[in-house]
Amino acid sequence: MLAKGLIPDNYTIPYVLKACARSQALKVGQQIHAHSLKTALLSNVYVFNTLMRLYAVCGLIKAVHKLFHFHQGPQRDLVSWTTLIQACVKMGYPRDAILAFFDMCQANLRPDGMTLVILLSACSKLGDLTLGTKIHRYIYDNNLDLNSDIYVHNALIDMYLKCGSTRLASKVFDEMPVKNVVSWNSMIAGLAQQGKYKEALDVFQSMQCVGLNPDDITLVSVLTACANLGLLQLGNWVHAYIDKNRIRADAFIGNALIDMYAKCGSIDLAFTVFQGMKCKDVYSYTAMIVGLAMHGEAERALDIFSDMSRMGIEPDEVTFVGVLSACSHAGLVDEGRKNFEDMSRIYDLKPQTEHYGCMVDLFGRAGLISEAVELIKNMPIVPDAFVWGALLGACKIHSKVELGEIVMEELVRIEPERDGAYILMSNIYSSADRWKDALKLRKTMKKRNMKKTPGCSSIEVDGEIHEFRKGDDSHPKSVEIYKLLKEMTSHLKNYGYLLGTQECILFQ
DNA sequence: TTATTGTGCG
Repeated sequence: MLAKGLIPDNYTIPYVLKACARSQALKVGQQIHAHSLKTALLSNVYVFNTLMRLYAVCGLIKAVHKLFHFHQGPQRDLVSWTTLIQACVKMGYPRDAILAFFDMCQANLRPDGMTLVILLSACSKLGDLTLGTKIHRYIYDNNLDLNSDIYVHNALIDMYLKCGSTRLASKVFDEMPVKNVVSWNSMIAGLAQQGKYKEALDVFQSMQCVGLNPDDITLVSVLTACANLGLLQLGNWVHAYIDKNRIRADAFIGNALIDMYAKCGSIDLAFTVFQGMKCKDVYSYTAMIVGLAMHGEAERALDIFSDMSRMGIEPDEVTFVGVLSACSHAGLVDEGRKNFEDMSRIYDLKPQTEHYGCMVDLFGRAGLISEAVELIKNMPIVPDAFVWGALLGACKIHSKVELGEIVMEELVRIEPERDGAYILMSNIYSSADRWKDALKLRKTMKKRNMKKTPGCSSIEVDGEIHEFRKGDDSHPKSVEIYKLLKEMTSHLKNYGYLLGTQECILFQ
């Protein structure tokens, strides 16, 4: 059209810009922008909005702001504002999105369903329950049109769960007149992200009871729940379901499968999925590295890490948690030290407390206590409970009573309500034969009304989850189970296995 | 012309 010397008009341009946004053809958009400056095109609000949208999808947040605030454009309408707010959220500036919304109200415009959905997603990202609740009230007071109802309700469910209120999310969910797959997904994903895996699976079961089929997004969350509960059978079922029903098996599904198999003990199946994936991303590599590290296969984990850089995939902070914990468990001190240094030197990633925790753990296990202490002293960020906890663990292994006492005080100061530091310290006293001190500490705990969190484990047999706690006799077969445990213990003792203070939990 | 849900962490 341009080659024929024809000038596109107000009606043509938005379509072209929309196509540009779909294919991220920024160059064409910029040409149109330049052309519009010479003509009066940008005074058309459609042209203005679609151009803003193009910049937004191309990630040019500054260009969006510039166009919106400084261009002598048309009267900006609700869509212009909504596009601006959406751009802020998508680029990771939810606070700016909320501020833009206040500006919009100042300009006497009222939000519609779409604006509210985007605002609620900004609240989700901020974890701001107060603001989210205010928006909910606004929706309630203004009786929004029913067409956007399901979207708004779904966004409310997501907001409440991400802001930590399962109760309010469930209330919205239960009272919704019509639910779609996104409503169910929002519930299941939100619960799983809160670590409420069992509840997430209960919702998944209800979803199937009402006859709604799960999609790929549902199954990613279900796999996360399986991974963290160790439900290999359900995980296997999901994998078969994906194959049988031709569920879109993208990177999300592949990554969730790797994690599920690894956490459920099938590291070989995790590796098979990993190898079969055409498009591996940073999540795929990280899940595989973390999985191998958990299984004590540090060398293989480090091999995968090398493959990763060979394939040109940039590791991130989480990848390094996996790499460093692999080194730590395998006692690869030099390898760990090197990777810790490479993190900032090569990859420009600032070590976080997690990484310092791994390094303290690495030095501590290897008996390099003074190096661990030096590292903490020179930390540019404030050490948290994980870092101190790793050092206290090292004190336990190497019977460092005096240092342990100092570290325990730090831990109690940071998290006074938790019992872990007391328990670990009392075990340090016990293993140093200082029973009186151990007893004194237990008494302090009692005085402060702290109870020891009972040791807990669970297994899945024929799809049913069996939970066990220390001293628990609620299981129908508990008499037989304890009898078997006793037999196993005596067999182990015959092989020279001695129970440490930490390991008695199940057998007391 | 604008919208909601998903993967890896000691």
